[in-house]
Amino acid sequence: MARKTTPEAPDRAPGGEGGLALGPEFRLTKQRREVFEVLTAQRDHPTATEVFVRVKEKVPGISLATVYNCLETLTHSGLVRQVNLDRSPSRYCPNLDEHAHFHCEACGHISDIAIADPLALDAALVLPAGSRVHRTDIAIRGHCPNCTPAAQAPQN
Amino acid sequence: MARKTTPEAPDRAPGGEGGLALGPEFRLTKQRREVFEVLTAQRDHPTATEVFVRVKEKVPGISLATVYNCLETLTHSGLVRQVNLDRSPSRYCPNLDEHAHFHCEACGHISDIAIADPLALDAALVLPAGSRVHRTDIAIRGHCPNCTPAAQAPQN
DNA sequence: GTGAATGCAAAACCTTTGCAACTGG
DNA sequence: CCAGTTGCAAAGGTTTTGCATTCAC
Repeated sequence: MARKTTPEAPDRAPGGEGGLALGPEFRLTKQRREVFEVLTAQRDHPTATEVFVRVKEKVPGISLATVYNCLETLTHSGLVRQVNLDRSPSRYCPNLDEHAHFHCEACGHISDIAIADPLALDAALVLPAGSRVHRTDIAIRGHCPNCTPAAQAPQN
Repeated sequence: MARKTTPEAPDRAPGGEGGLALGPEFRLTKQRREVFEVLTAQRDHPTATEVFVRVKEKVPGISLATVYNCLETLTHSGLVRQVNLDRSPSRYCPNLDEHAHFHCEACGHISDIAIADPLALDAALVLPAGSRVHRTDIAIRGHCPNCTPAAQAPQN
């Protein structure tokens, strides 16, 4: 996950419905607004194609290329995180808090995992002396509680 | 990284040069041996194409598709780990120990990061109760010591 | 008004697949 | 011997790009 909320990221939506605060260098188009709206309305880590399908209901003329463009803009603006799990299609996540992702191998569901102790996390790694960390991505694969037979589940 | 060395993974090369212990279900072909040899000779996380180029010096007739096949076989045999960083081409790593990867944004170099304390790492995450973890992938982006000006480097 | 963003189609890119020929055990 | 593997070429799926049109500011 992002080591911290990126400093360049504008604050979140101070304004009304769907309030999207892109940087001043970015135009607020209907397409960008709807792409962002889709991501925040249902925080289920959709792929670009899934976003495309959902946005088309509001903006029928939108093209997939534009969805990719919007997602890239939002990512670079720091409003959205691109989530890459292995080589599957990228997914997008409006949760800017430092967090990991849990990918259930059984049902495919992807959920956010909070980082309880970021310092402990760094401490658990043997980073080369003198290196600087910009971002840490953590992806966990396994079975989510719904897909884990109770008998097998560890008691945690 | 892999939570642990996969149980199915055969032991590493007990025999002489290039000793490759695939499962009994896999044939030991010249191509597979050389692909594995390339990975262990220079543990620099090459892409499939880079492996292809290196193996071609020993096996001129090899095709890229075969390199992909071999890498998949080796990965499934548990002898090699596929490393995916963002959406860049997959890289391959013969280090089966539990470890993370550091990707330098300046020089592009990818290095292995040891996990000092796997338990502390799990403890730092808020995993859903009743879930089972099969694998944890950790990728760190930043500047490696060589690419970090001394003035900026934290004193760790 | 004007430069940036869109939409479309085509390309690029990494990876997988189908199939005939070959080969390791 | 013969199923598994190779090599080739072609397809696949995701993402990017070129360019004319449209639009936000």
